[in-house]
Amino acid sequence: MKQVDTDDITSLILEVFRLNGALTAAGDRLVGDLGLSSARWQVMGAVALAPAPLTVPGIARDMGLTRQSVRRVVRELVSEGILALEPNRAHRRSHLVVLTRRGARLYSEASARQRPWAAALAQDVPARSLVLATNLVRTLRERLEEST
Amino acid sequence: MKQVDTDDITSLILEVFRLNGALTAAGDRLVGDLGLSSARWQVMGAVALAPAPLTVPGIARDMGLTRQSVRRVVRELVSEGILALEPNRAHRRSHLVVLTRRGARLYSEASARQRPWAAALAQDVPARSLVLATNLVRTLRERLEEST
DNA sequence: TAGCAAATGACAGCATGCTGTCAATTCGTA
DNA sequence: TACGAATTGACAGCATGCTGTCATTTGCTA
Repeated sequence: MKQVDTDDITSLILEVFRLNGALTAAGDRLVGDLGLSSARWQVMGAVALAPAPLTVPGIARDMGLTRQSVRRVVRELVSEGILALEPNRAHRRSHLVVLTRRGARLYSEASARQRPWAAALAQDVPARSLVLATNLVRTLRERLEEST
Repeated sequence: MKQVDTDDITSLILEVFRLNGALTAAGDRLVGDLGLSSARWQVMGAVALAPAPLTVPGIARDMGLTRQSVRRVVRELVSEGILALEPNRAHRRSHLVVLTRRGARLYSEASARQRPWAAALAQDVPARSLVLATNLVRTLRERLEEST
């Protein structure tokens, strides 16, 4: 029987809202004792995984956030010695963001915790299902960003 | 070719973060001129679609948020004449939240806008794909909430 | 029925993300 | 090369969601 109140796309939207909240909370719990959070961890991930050092607006573009949101997190992490700013030959004011040695250690530890956590979360879910869902979510997100 | 940096479940997680942001922004744009927002609209939806009137903690449970987050939005909407609080026979302090006539009108207008918007967003996506993705997202969310 | 645990409202404070504004810098193009 | 548009950092303020705390009310159970 079909739902009367919400159609298929609306159901997906509401579930995405709830999963987002649950993921953020779980991430906060997973790395909270390291002095990290979901938001900090994600910024560090963008820095750690980029093929070349990024600027603050570059991180924001990578994450789909505004440069101002990223800016505040980056400044906090810099003030705590987790990230550092390096001169940028391509731009006098916009520095490159890199992990300090301490930041790299913390990110390693977070990654080590994330691997078994993610494996447990996805247990018994076929990889193909994950990929299909990811592609659908990406398609919807791209459509929304186009219409901006 | 497989990604080297992130596995399938991590890719899905990152896309869910981005879709969440894009959906919230799109919702804000869609109903902003009505004096609404994604958050306000969702609370009104929980109230409008509930089979029986809900309390603030009831709305929070329905949405997967804390009662304190919902409480502030509800108080704002009450102060603006969009929601109203009614006596609750089952609990002296915890009132029932209902839409005012004005709130119902606004919710109608928001729904009228949402229908074509949602249809366009899901255009050419098979209903079956939406349902499969929704079920997967729900499964992941439930696993995360269990482990709390 | 008495008492204790859970639920609830209220208040306070914090984290995360957004917008708007302004000056400095960079970049494309005429 | 010079000018105008786009990018960027900085500052300010707001919306949304969270946690912690405390008193009140409910509800379960011994």
